[in-house]
Amino acid sequence: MCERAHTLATGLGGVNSVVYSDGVTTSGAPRRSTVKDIAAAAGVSRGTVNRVLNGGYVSPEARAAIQAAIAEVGYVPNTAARNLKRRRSEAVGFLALEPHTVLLEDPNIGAIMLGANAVLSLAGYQMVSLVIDSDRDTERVARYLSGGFVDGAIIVSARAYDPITTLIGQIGLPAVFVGHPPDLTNAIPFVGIDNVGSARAITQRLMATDRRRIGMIAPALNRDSGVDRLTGFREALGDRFDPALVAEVPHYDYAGGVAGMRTLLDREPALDGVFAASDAVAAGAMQVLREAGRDVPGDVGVVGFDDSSWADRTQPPLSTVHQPAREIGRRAAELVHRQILGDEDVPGSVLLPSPVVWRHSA
Amino acid sequence: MCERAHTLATGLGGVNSVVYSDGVTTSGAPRRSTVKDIAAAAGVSRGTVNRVLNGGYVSPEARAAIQAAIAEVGYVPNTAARNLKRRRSEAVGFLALEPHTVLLEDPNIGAIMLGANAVLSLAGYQMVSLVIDSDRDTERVARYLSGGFVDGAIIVSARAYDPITTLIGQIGLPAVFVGHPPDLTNAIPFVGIDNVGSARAITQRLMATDRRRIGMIAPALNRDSGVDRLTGFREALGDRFDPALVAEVPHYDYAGGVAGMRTLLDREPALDGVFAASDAVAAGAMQVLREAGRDVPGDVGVVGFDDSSWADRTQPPLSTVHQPAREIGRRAAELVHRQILGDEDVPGSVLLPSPVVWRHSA
DNA sequence: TTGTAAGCGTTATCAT
DNA sequence: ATGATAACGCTTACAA
Repeated sequence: MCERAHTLATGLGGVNSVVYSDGVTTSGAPRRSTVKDIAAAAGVSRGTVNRVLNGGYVSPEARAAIQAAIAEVGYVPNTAARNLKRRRSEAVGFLALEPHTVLLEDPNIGAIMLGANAVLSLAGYQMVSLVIDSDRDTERVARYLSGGFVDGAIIVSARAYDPITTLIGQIGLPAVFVGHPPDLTNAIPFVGIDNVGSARAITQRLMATDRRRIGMIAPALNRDSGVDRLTGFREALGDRFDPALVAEVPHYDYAGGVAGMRTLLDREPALDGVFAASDAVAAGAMQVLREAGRDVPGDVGVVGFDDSSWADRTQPPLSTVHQPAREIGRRAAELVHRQILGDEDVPGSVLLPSPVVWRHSA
Repeated sequence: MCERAHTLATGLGGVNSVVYSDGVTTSGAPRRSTVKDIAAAAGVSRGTVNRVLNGGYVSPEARAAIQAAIAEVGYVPNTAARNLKRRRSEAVGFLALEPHTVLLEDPNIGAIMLGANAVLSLAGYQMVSLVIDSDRDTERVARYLSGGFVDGAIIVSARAYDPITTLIGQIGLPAVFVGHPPDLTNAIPFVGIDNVGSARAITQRLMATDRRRIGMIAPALNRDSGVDRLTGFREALGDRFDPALVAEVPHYDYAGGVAGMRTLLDREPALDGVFAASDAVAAGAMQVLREAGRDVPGDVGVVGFDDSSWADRTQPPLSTVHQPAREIGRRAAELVHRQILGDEDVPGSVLLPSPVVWRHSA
């Protein structure tokens, strides 16, 4: 039995054919053994078992017997009971409050996650990431966070007045915001970069290449990062700033770049420079420019933001602002960890350097 | 106080300057209120409180008083206690056993996640994704899974003999594998596609465009999907199969495509067709071809696998095999859910259709 | 309809 | 060095 079922399907049949192989019987899991069981098996009390589990004085003989028993039955502690007693879970939640598309195509989020996980892991914490993709999710995640499943949380792309954001404040869960601090200044620290300064810097650099008509594709104006990047752009342009040359788009994604670039080209065919507020957006913009027969950087210079893996893969490679995503994740993790440990004075914010990296798209 | 600290940094300073703003004092969280508290506040017993929480007969007056009390103090149940009693967590774990790069740049994983989350969410389950990025992680996640934090697990890209894979089997946790079933056929179902058939089909299609020398970039030969795709390729080519024209690379990633394409071009400059076993790989390969001055599809036809967002964004758009990632996620979630519910005969495997989609790269 | 009490599996505080 | 025993906060019979 149990032939590999997938040799049966062709993969070509466009129809909705679904192949089921033979059933699998879910064997009712045998009851897990408890400290009590181990104690009985080793002929000692639960207290002693606990002492070998969590440190304490215990005689060599007893210890040996207990360890044997543990190995024998493959004992693994029940964390619900343990958490209940210890009043902590040794887990930290990670949530990215981003729309689908961004979540799927923004490599930065993954990098932040990996960075955060690295330091939490070292500290013995389990990082669990929760996706929020509907109101139902929001509610459930809120319960999850306040229910004691985690000792702290890292929240990426929080917006002010977001239900989760406010909840965290209310229940006093150790937390840190990444990237986009909410407008309301509350007791929750954040780590990020200087979006205004970086946007200003890269726009200035673009201006220095002698562009006459510079536009911006401005996504996510409902987030601090979005408005900050726009602010920096405006500051750099000064008198030359023309509101008609900023195309607002909803998200930091490829589709936003495509839409924004079309708008811009429409409004100002003589455009010769574009600041796209993320690399994914820039990639979309470059695609439109290519289709419109515009050469980059010959006819129009394009700069992005993030220095994510997109930047290396556009043609030509993108000039952009480097965002130290991995490090941001690490810092965020450190900050929650310190709060969990009860550190009284963790910094209210950490800003990391985000230098301009100049490649060939402008 | 609390000026926005980030107006201070320039974002340009290449040095390791880090700006800390004023500290934040972690307010010791006030004790959470319990069912007992609510009962006291409402002047009823805990049993009654529980009845309004979890359904049951309760008089209108009592109910009103209790609900008022709950709202008053913002009661939220302690899940550790609840799990301990109920012996379930209403959460399921999601793990992707992939290397960094793949995790970060493979949009399919995100899509699977979203699909799975959608159905789990509807069923009232919290999906938590766990990243495994080191041996330390493996061990901790193993404890997490066996400790009762989750009622089930979805495992993407499992390999046979992987510690997690075997653990899951041992502890009898309801689980399902996605994409790449382990070689050992055990009691854990999987959902995926027919890799052999699909690889064969797209290779045949490529052959039909009159290519003479067709090579393959073959990543992840330590996974079923990797060897299956290679098998399909070989089957399609039949007598014309030339082992010198398959370039093995470690991972399903862009870098793999770059490396593999270089190898292939090196070994056979007259190459005029390439099957890259994932879209990310194909994107890397096309980049190398472009740099080598080869036109796609003029000089060499390229096909990929996955139909991820990469496929739309290569230049020209990629001919590839459509993988219904979202649906795969949904099915996987259904399968764990059914197991958790105690369904005795869930299918041992589910294979979804994966049609070839023909665009312009071949 | 409501209250009481036992118990989930740990950990921690006592005596011993 | 070890053994009882009392919580942790919730659910759930069962009794009232």
